[in-house]
Amino acid sequence: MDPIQTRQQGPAGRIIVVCGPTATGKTELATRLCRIYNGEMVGADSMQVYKGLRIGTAVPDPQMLGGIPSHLIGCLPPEEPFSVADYVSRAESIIGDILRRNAVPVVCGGTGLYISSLVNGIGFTKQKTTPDRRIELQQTWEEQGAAAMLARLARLDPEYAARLHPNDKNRILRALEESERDGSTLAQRNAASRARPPRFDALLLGLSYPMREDLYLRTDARVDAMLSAGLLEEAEGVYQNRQRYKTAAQAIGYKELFPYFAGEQTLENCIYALKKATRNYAKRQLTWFKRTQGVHWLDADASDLSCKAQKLADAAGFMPILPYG
RNA sequence: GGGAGAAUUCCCGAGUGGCCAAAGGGGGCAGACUGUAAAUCUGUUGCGUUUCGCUUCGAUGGUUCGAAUCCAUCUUCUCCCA
Repeated sequence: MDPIQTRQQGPAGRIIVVCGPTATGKTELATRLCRIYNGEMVGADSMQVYKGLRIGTAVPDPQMLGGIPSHLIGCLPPEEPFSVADYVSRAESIIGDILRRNAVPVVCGGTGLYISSLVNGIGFTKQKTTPDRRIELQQTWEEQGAAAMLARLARLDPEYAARLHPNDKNRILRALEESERDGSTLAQRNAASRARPPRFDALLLGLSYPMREDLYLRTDARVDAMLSAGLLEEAEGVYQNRQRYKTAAQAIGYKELFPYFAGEQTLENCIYALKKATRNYAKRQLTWFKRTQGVHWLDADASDLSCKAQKLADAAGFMPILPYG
């Protein structure tokens, strides 16, 4: 049995988590906290894990890190598929190592699902689903339609099916995969996960701008900065390999530019779409983190941001190795 | 200067007498989320005391039981001829 699944005891250690929507300066704050508390960065970003997507996913450059060890950033070839379950298992072992070194894991990223799953210790089944099975189900979906598939799921996992919208293809297919394989339903599994205590004792710091407008100004500006840093070139590489880069080619910053490379759309329109996608994404992140329990929200624009963060960390019992941030 | 046409809700855009607070799309806002999550999906988008009432379709006036839809005048814009 998976040790994570059978875990009954309380938190395995204390960590700091810096979360929030994109373009709020999470990396910078996390870096400072690492310096102050002898921390090591642990990425919590579904796209930054990939090598070679530096500009578009805003990977911190080595200069910014200044020697701070960082994990789960740029560590996978872009053709490799990746998922929450992969993330959680890797992150757990990395965090274990950091704690054993008596350093502080500073988890930093914008992928809410990854962060919640890590902190709460969501139990994932050991085996991955096979791509073949998914393709089969996709085909059945095409033939029989959404309503039929949802009805099929309702027979196996009525509780979960009741919560899904007929258009929610991905979730319906996933749930079918799961419940048809071993009989244990997703609804049961989710309930069991929720009942367990959190995996880590996490200080959650959430960064955002009080004014939505400011957030969007930042995301727009960031896109412009990425473009002048050479995003187009990087994106073209992704475009050329889009068939192989299954997960990576979904990243915002690349796929919006594909129509331009394909000669179907002007660059200007694609940039507009990219900015919009970034804004929408930031909003989705905000929705996720807003309902995450226990987040201490900080104004990303505040001049005393790191002081406030440090106060919270001190109060949470983290020991500074430096007198000032 | 002459002629033709157009003005619709945040934007584009349908609507040619009652079934219109007004299709559709975009954008906005809100939400969901347990192995693709930077993904995927949903709801909402004139105001209100919300199975009903009020105010909207460039402006003003008119016709009509009834007008975004018809008429007159005005304003603005586009196009064509000079």
